[in-house]
Amino acid sequence: MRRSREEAKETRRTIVQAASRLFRERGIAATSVADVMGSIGMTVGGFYRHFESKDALVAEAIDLASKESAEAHAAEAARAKGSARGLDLDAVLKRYLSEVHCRNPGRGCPVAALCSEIAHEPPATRKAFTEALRRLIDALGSSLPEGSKRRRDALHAASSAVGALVLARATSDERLARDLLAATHDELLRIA
Amino acid sequence: MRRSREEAKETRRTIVQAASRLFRERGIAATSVADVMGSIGMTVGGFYRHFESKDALVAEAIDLASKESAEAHAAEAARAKGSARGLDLDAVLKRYLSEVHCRNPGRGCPVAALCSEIAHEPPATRKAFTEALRRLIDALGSSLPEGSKRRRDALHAASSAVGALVLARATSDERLARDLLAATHDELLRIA
DNA sequence: TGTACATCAGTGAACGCGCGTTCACTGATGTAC
DNA sequence: TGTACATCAGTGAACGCGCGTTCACTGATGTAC
Repeated sequence: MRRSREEAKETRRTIVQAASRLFRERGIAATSVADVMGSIGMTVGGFYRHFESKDALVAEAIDLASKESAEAHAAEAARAKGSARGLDLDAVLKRYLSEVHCRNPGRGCPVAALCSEIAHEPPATRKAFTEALRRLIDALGSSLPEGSKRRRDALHAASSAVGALVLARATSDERLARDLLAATHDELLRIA
Repeated sequence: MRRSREEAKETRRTIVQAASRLFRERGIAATSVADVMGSIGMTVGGFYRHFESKDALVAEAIDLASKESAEAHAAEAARAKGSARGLDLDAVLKRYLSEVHCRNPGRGCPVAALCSEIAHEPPATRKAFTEALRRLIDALGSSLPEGSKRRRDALHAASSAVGALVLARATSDERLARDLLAATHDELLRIA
């Protein structure tokens, strides 16, 4: 039964949102198109009215996750505008390297959730990922002191933060996971 | 046709070696048992004479890759024993964050190659990964100055190095890849 | 040391299963007059 | 504004395919006497 154009657009949005969560939670390869459609109470067939392929959905899902993260960060920064130098690094790192973020990849940073899987994806997906990475670097950079070292520090901070989060999620030793997050938080603060 | 016990053990070793390379190159999910067996000129059926399941192979493959990396690092350290403070961090980082390592995941660090995929693997695989991560942290730690900060620095160095390498491999922007590796190299040296 | 037989490493086809994608179909929506 | 028809969002079954695993089979190896 046909739906109105508006309803269809809403369906499309819902698919991307669900995919964005599931890909981050379970990985791209481990999430099927049927999983995504099933999670929003629909059947697989309808999927191809909205997307050319699973790959196309993956790229859009990464894009949405990244933009949502960037917007949340921007909102946080706007709220902290009153203070001396905008949103301080401590607050940003506390959130990024938190146990909550570590335990909820589905609502967290797509760069950390998908990083090692991305190397095996087609170019369009890698491009969307690269844009997401750029946004993460910019977000971290905006909390660092201005100067010639700023970009270098931002690149390193992104590497550290992503690395710590990914390794904390991967390890089966909870103590080691906590230590990785804490050590990286402390060390990055010390640098800035 | 039956082979001698010695030949069989050799076959087993060859399977683990091939798997260890392929899993790091293409990822675990994207590498089939048939791929592994085919790469050493054998058929799938024989696989189950040696391993209970693909998962069992994955754990052993990670273990082998990690131990080979640790041995290579130990050999390098032994060679540099004459110098002031053993193998210096600069040499270790230059190799880990090199373009060669970045371009050849199949012969490189299993922690960096598999990190975000590991979160979705069964406990035995995650345990093997955790041991590999510990070896990496120890290797980096042994090139850091002694003192109360040593463990914290080693944890952070591991996060940074793995993060930089993984992101450099994931991004489709070669310039950004180089910058991530260089920034992390410089910053980690500055700390120590 | 030689012989008869059990073992088992490796082959190659088959198993059931879930994947991404396609397709005939349904019926509400959108359009043309 | 009302009617007739084309469109197309979503359904659910089917497609071919590759996956991990199993199995009957082969024939060289290992063992027992």
